[in-house]
Amino acid sequence: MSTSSEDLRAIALGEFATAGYSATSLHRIADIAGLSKSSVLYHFSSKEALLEAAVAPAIDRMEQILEGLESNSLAAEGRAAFLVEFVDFILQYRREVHIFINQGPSLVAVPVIDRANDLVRRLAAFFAANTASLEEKMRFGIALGGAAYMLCTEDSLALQSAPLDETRAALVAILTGLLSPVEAPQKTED
Amino acid sequence: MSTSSEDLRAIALGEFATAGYSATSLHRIADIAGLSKSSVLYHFSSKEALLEAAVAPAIDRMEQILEGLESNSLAAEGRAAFLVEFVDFILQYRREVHIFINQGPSLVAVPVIDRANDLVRRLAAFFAANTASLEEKMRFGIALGGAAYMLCTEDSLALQSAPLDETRAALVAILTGLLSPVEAPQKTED
DNA sequence: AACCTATCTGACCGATCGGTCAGGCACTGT
DNA sequence: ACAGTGCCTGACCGATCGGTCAGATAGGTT
Repeated sequence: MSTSSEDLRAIALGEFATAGYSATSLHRIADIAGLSKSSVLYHFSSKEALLEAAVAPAIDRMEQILEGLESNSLAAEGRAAFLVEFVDFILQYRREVHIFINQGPSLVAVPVIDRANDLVRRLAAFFAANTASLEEKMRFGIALGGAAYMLCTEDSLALQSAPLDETRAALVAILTGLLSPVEAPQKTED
Repeated sequence: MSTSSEDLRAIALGEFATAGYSATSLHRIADIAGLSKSSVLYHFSSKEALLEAAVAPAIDRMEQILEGLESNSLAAEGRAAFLVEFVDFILQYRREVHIFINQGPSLVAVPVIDRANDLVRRLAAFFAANTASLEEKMRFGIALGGAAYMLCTEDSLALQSAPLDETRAALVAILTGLLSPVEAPQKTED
């Protein structure tokens, strides 16, 4: 409820995403917030709890999207709707997604990250089940990891300060091209 | 020259890529190698030196590719040749590239990583100079980050144990689709 | 024999890590 | 005035970090 907790959550989220979880000390988070390390541990009982608070909303939303995806049919329009939903998700929670994608494998044994890893695996399994092709699986991995990377590396690349709706439209177009079932593939042999 | 040095380099490369540089202790590297921490520091004067030894070959190769790209013209066939060259590079040095891409921003102040970050920026600037479109820049970022992610997360995704040449062909096809200049863009207003 | 070098090791160091604890301070209700 | 509560703090703890150092061992050279 207090502003400090929310401030700390936001600061931690940014630092965990940019510098990495294990490379970010509680002391550093406290300094940025203008508090002492003890105060951070007053609001969050441990560093793990702070990570959990930072990424939990994104995981909940992700789980919600995935359940809807798995329960519904996979008609072409359903797939397109999912894609827009997923783009909005990744835009809203870009830092959280960046944490899952880049630090998920290294943060096993952290329960909240294990949940995220399971979700990624479920999503991958879903796509793999519908496409046995190696290239399609690779397209999925590139779309997922690439979007997470690109949206959190705007500065280092040349694409800072673009209007959100333009970014959104472009991302939908790119991911559609990457993930849509290839109806007219480059190899039309038969 | 001794096998220990090369073993340590390989172990460190794997651990730095999967667990992260700051999350990997010298003790852990020594344990995997069956040596003591002191022995690791005998072969490499510091943890940073070990990181540098692990990724330097990839950086050298990357720099070589980039110089060739910047000096040559950018005709369509030149671009296609670069893409194949780049795919082979990223396949050979996938773990090193994964380190650059995912831990580059957090490992500033490490000279060898700064070199890598500069190379990524130069590559991004090169693509940005030839394409002012936001979507093209995003495509570049997704291709770069996505390939690095996908090639190092084969296990978590569903695409383990594919023949290398199949992976190579698919990656060339995907990146070609992502990076080839859109000759018939959706916005043809003028 | 003596010597040198390469490789490896345990003991040790200061710094920093995440986390605990007792208490200070301001405010509120009684 | 008093007690309770929310927020914050410095002092402190054990563990682990990267790194140093003085040797131990082995093999090769003379």
